[in-house]
This record gives sequence, structure tokens and C-alpha cells, in this order.
Amino acid sequence: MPELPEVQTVLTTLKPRILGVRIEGVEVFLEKIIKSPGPKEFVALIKERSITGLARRGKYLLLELDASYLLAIHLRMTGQLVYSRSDKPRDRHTHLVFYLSDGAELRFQDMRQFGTMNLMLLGQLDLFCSQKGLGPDALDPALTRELFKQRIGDRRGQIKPLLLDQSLVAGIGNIYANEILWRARIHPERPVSSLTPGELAKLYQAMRQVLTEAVEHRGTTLRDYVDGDGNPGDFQSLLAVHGREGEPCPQCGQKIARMKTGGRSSFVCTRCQE
DNA sequence: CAGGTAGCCTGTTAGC
DNA sequence: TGCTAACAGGCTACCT
Repeated sequence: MPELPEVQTVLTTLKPRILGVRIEGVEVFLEKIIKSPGPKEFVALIKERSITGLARRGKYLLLELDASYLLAIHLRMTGQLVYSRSDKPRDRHTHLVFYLSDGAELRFQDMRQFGTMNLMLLGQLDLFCSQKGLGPDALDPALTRELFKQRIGDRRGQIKPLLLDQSLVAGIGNIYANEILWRARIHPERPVSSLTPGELAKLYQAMRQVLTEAVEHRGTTLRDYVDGDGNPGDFQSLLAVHGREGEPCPQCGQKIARMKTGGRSSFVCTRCQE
């Protein structure tokens, strides 16, 4: 569920609430979400640390803690990280709670239990990213058009699975891959080797535009996604093709088709995209 | 190496 | 209406 714009919105909504706040303690109800270190060590290391910064890389939300610790949180499909008053009833899928020094709670809830947390030293982040094969963030200013064209253009295979490959560009998921390809007028199954330099440039521009607009609209809520305050996004009404099989293409009016690309649903206007 | 599938889970929806 | 199968925004491991 949460792709780059959603994780960014979680970050911006949580920031004023938890920046500078101390974590008094942690309660873990589902240990398997903690990937490193072990659950006991995780709890002991987190306790009494202040949250000194928030960052994002691709779909990872990074909480910087004092004494140079860093907590990398991945929400996967249905994970939610919500700041909440402690007297509010908990969601039934609450797997972990941070007890904060202001008396509130930061809750991790995840219906499908796919989300993960990794606690590490700040200095281990680069190693973590390289182990995970995490490429440059899709909105990173350092990811120039030329660099993008080089990273994507040098590969083989269909374009859409490559857009979803976090090691090439980090942050794009299925929704935005479909939207980006529609905006760039490129069919998801086009072999990358057949894309012209002009098409790759269009793809880069579409990627930056779609993701930026989605961030401005606080992300897409099709079902489960909520931000750090528990509120849904509002980009879903602006989706051109994703989830719109049978509806008219906003550009040409032809019915939007649905197909499978690399095992994932693609939504395509076969007149506009080729 | 490209491409496909199963698996991790729970919940919702499409179709019979 | 009631049941079952397919599917859902991610990612990894493993297979061909």
C-alpha cells in the first residue's frame, strides 16, 4: 500500500507530533515484525531514547534516535504508524506501541503483518540499504534525468517491472507505476531496449510529476492507507487509470484495460500507451 | 539474467 | 443469501 507519497505523508504528519519526544518504553505484541536486533534487545535499546529526526528513503520511514540510533520502518502492504491519545481504543491489529513522554502513543498496526522494523546504528544505514539493494529515492534531487536514463535504460526486460525494482529507483509501487506509465504514454510491457531517449526523458518527467502531485494530495487511500494522524489521503480521485478498468481514459475516452505484467495488475489505455 | 510463482497474512469482493 | 476463489498497494526466495 504505502508507496513514496504515502510514506512521505506519514513522515510530515508525524514530525510535529513526535520530533523531540522521548520514547519511555515499547510494548511488542507481535515479535516477528522486528527483524533486527532480537525483540528483547530491540526493546532495551529503544527505551529512554528521544526522537531526534525523521527521514525517508524509498518506502522506508527512518526515525533517528539519540545516541546515533536509527529505526527503519517499512509498512509494506497494510502497515500504519499512527500517533494516538493513549485512551483511544487500539486497532485490533496493533502489533507494537511506543509510549511517548507526552503521554500519547505511537502505534504500529498492520492487518497483514508484513511490515518490518530494523533498529541499527546510524552508521549502519548505508550497509543496510546496500544489503536491501535500495537505489536512489525517486524524488532525490541527485537523481537527475541523465542518471535516471542511465539506471533504467541500461537494463533489459519490460519497463513496468523495472519501475517497481527498488534497486534501480526507490519508492514506486504498483499504483504509481501505472499512473506514471500512463502519463508518459508508455505501455507497461514495452521492452526498455525499445524506448527512445525522448521516451525515457518523458518517463522521468512523469515520475517526478506524478509523485510530487501525490505528495501534495497527501497520498492515495484505496482501502487501508492512513497518515500519522489516522486520516486518509485524497489523491485516489485523481488517479487516471489505476483501479479504473472499463472507465474512460481521461485523455482520449477509450475504455481502460486491465492486464497482468510481471504478476501485478496493470491498468492501461491501449490507445494512448504503446 | 529475465521472468514466473509461491509464500508471508487478513480481509474484501466478484462470481457462482 | 451463502459459499468459495480470487485478489489486494510489497518484497523475498526459489525455480525454470
